[in-house]
Amino acid sequence: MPARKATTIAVLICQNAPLFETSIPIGIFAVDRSAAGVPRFEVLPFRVGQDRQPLRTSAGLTIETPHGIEALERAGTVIVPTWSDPNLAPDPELLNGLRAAGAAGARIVGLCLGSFVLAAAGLLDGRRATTHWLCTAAMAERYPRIQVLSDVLYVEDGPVLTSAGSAAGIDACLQLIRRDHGAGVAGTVARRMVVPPHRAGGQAQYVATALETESISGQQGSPVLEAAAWVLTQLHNPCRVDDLAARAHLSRRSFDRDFRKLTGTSPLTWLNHQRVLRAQQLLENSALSVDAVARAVGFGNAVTLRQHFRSQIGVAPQAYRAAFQTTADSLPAQ
DNA sequence: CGAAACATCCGCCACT
DNA sequence: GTAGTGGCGGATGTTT
Repeated sequence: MPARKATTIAVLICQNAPLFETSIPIGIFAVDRSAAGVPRFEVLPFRVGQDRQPLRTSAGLTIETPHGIEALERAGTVIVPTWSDPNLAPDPELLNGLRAAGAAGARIVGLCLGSFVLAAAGLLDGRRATTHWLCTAAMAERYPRIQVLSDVLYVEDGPVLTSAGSAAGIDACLQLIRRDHGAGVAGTVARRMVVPPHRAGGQAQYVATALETESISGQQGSPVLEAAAWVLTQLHNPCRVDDLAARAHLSRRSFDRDFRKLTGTSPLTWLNHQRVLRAQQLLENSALSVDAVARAVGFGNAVTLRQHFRSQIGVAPQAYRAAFQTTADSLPAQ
């Protein structure tokens, strides 16, 4: 079997698909931005079945598709950018292809209603996932083994990533780049596309909730989200969950319960996640020592940072810095 | 690495 | 009866 590279990306083009969602991964990965330091991706738009007629998309536009299902045999990343109808059962050939690619180590991505295709393939069983908010209830009902989150832009759980409706697919694709090539490269792509580089608050294998400080500051929103936004401005102090609960004027039990309901994670897991995320930024953009980074993001010492960094990112902080530190323009910590 | 101290968090249940 | 709250306990996770 040929080696699968994460930069080889198969994108499903399906009959009657909305054009916008279909085009998202193409617009992000199929444009050569190597002059700006972005890796080249090999994009394989593919279709299922023997028919080679052009596919119809929304507004009657048609698309020619160069590849068939065999694209799944060598892609390191497979993206199902959308699906025409959540009630339409996908072709077994497609489901088998996705399962085989997943079993062979490919990362599988479902954007918008594309999540339903991953769900039908069983790839989301026992995992957290999301889809367009109009359809989260339907997904949760039809697939009880999936933990469907409705308040996130995207969710990464192990080797699968799903995104919420339409434009959240952009955030999810940027997350793929951020994970493989660092926040700097993802930021470059985002700037070229004139979209926010990091609309979501988290990354790595847990939940990335839409906890942007500015979007939830002010008095509206739940006390849980306000406490979460507050702690992000205080990330350098060690802070216990009890402090967050007090800040939210909730009992500890209610805080824990509300937090999980809202974000799909526990408070400490989320907080450690945010700390690692900030540490990634500091490792990339500052010259602070690993110990100083640890303290700056609220871990007591470097040992604790290393533990969490390794378990979330998969490499040690120093190794991450060596791979992703930006060259000339080191910025001070904010 | 290991060990000990400490914190988290979720099922359970009583209570409003 | 249903819905929400919060204390308790202890398995599990975190920090030192």
